[in-house]
Amino acid sequence: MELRHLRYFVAVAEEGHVTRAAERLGIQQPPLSQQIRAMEDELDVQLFRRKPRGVELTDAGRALLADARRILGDVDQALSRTRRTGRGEEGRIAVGFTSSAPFHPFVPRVLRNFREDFPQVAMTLDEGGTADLVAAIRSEQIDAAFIRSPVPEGENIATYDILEEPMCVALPKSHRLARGAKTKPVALGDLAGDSFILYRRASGPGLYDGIVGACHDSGFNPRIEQEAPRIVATLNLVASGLGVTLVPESLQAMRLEGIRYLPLATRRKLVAPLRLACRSVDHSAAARRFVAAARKAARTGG
Amino acid sequence: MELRHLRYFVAVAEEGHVTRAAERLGIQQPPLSQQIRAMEDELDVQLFRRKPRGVELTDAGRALLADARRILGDVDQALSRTRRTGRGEEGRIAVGFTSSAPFHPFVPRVLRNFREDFPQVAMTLDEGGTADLVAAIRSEQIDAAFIRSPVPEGENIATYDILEEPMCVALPKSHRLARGAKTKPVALGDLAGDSFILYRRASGPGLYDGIVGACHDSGFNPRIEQEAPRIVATLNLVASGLGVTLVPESLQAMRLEGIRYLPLATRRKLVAPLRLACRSVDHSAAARRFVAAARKAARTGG
DNA sequence: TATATTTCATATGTTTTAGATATGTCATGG
DNA sequence: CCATGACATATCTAAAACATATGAAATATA
Repeated sequence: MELRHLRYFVAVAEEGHVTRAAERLGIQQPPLSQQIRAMEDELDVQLFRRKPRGVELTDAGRALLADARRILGDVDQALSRTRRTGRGEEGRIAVGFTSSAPFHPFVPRVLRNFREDFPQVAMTLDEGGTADLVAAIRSEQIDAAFIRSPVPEGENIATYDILEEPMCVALPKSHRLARGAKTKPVALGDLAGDSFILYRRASGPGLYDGIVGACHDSGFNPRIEQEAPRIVATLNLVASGLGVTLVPESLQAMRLEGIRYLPLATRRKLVAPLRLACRSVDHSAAARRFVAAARKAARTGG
Repeated sequence: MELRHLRYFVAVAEEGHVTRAAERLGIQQPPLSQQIRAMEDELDVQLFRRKPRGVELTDAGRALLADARRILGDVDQALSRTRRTGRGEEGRIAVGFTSSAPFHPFVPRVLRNFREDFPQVAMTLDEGGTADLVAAIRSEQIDAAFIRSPVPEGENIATYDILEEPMCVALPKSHRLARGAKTKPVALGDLAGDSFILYRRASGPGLYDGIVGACHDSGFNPRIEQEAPRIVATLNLVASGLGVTLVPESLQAMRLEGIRYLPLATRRKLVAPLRLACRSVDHSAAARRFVAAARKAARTGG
């Protein structure tokens, strides 16, 4: 039994007339009669009563007609669903991001736009350190991730630069450079004597190395008092007065009691990149679409 | 797209291996590869990723797999349902009967047995006069009917004798032959002077003509006071004292206040037949089965 | 490193089968 | 009673499924 048989059967049943059904199907009458007969032989059931003026469904035929219609509809639906999944218009993607990424308006915006453009694609979100995220991408637990560190150059992972943003200084409210309503840019050298609290290097070496490198450029070796597992924790430690840190300026959206953000005055620009990582092969169409959407938004400044 | 494609696709997806799937399907590997490729071309979607060690579903393939499995299952189910409908093991029949038929235990018994033997056949029941029932059979509103009259010899209607039962006399309790606890058989001639109440001839001439003929045989012409539309109504009229009537003895099951049933003593046996009518062609398998079951029960005295 | 093995893809031939053409049969309607 | 309409049958053609033989790429093995 093939779908062709069901299609032919439905046509004959609907027309009540083999010859007309054959016309509708774009074939001749004899092969249509044959195929119907073949169905009857296979099922060992008479599907039509041959009348002098056409054909008429038997009870068994009537029983089959309803099922055949439904099945043909299901097939159409399944094929179109498959096509759309293949085109990335339907399906499921999992997106990861480091803790600092969603503070930049770019990230929520691109997620929102993607969801609007492809409502049939279910999105799940995951937060984690860069290392975890890259591992998750590799093991196909997630499809893409917004990260801030370079990826250990690699096997099967592609990264795309999305944007760069300036870093700024986060000081405890009580800090000598933050007291009052001071908003004057802080030169990195002014922090030479301060304790630094940094986002743990193992989780994401990018920011860590950038900050330490910039300090060296300014002629001092930062005293790293503490490493925190997430950037939010870093800021909490700063707020409680344990030290200072540098964060991407979008983190200013995180307004913590007891913390002041000040712009950074440096010769060499100290910037935090935002990157998108994904598998370089074996990605679903939905994932491809997401990456493409994010890159396009990045290019157009969206 | 044909079911073959879906079958092949499911096999490859389940094996993760074209060659093994081909073995399972009983064909060679190259045609299987071709058919899978044909699907991908038609859908314009990659269903499998070719790995050096086999093949692996893409997201689109995964989406299709679930649907394909379901569809193949639905097809199997539909075909088996059709087969069973064709064999009369599933479906729907409508059975009619004259008002007097269900009083004979044969009728409810055969209905009950059929329902037990073929629980998947839905039964609907209809009551009506013989003429109506025969018309309903002809117009395919019902499939078969228990009747007591001969059918106007006919086009497309077959009848089968099921059983015969003696007639008995139904008298008002106040009737001279019924007073006290008399149970003596009544000779038909004894009723020569009585008013007769008969089941309307137009609805079913069988009993009517039989009764009138028997009276003639007994040497008198019955005085027909009243005709009633249903046999139950006839008995109600008898109960209220308007006259006497003759009914199949199974009607004694209908115990009405004010009525007495007495056996009939006649030279020639006066009997009421029970017949089963159905279309001689164009009946569903379920209807055929029902008629066969009823005839068999009749033969075996069931 | 070279070779054997595994596995899917490609090329080409064969067989099956769907479909086309021509004709037959049967019932109906003028 | 013949013409018409409809499905069935017979035979042929063409398409497509399948088989066989071989190639290509990657991996495992010597």
